[in-house]
Amino acid sequence: MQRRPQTRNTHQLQAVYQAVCQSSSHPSADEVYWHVRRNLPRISLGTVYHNLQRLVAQGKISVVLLGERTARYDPTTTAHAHFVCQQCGQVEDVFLSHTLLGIDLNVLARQGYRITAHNLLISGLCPTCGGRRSARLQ
Amino acid sequence: MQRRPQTRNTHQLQAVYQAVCQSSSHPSADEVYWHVRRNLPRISLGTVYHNLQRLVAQGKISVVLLGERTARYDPTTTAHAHFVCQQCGQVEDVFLSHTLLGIDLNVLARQGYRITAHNLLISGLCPTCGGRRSARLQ
DNA sequence: TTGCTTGCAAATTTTTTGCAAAAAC
DNA sequence: GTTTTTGCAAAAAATTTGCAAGCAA
Repeated sequence: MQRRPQTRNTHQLQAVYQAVCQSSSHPSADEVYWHVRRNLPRISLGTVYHNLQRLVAQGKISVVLLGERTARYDPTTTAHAHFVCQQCGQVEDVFLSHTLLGIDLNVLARQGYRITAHNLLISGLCPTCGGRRSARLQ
Repeated sequence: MQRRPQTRNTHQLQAVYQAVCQSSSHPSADEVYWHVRRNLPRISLGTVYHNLQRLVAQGKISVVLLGERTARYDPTTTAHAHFVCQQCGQVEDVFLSHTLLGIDLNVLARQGYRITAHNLLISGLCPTCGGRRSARLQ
């Protein structure tokens, strides 16, 4: 019942992985594609998608959905939340104390649910875009 | 600076709203479309999308993204989390004590962020699909 | 050599857009 | 009567799939 790794260490796979790791902006598949093309000009977008899926399946990267239609990829696989600024669109990792959230998730577990993952998306204005000052913006 | 409501109360708008409210499964636009078609056979999918956007803009329904490519619509607009069963795909509303989460969000606010919304998505196995029993499933 | 992986292109899926006709107010 | 809304179809955006050729092991 053991999963075959079935992963060949191709140049394309390495390049896709490094592109996600080097980016600090939670890149989309297309952004990874254009980044990788600088070193591997013949890589195709389909290959990028394939390798991103492979890396997600291996647990090396994670995929996050931030309220857009496009999936974004994240080299950080430990549990954390994401903040998206509604003005500049920037995405930031947020590390909250998950003990607090864990208390609530335990309530679900006691009801018979098995929790395997959770994603928290926070929207608002970052400090640069006027978060503090325009607190009454609505 | 006041926003014109500019909303005409058409049959299509009412039908779309009722379809979302009557469904307990967080329907996608396409599911709303097929439901509404039973009463309004000539409605188009584009009209369904238009009216869903209108209802979201009015705050009558909310849109949730649950890790799929398709957006889902929710008649519950108060803050709550969503549980998605990885096996049967069922979506359930989860009402956690947001005071706990609020404590952590206050940390962000103190750093200059302005929080306007947050979405929490929880994945796992529901009790029916073996949540409690297969706790060691991986 | 074996068969996973690539590149290319076409197909799919989901959502948006343009526009004339219909409906609401 | 005027302006929004509809229905239809085409376009756009994002991702998946099929397949012959290439490459890793």
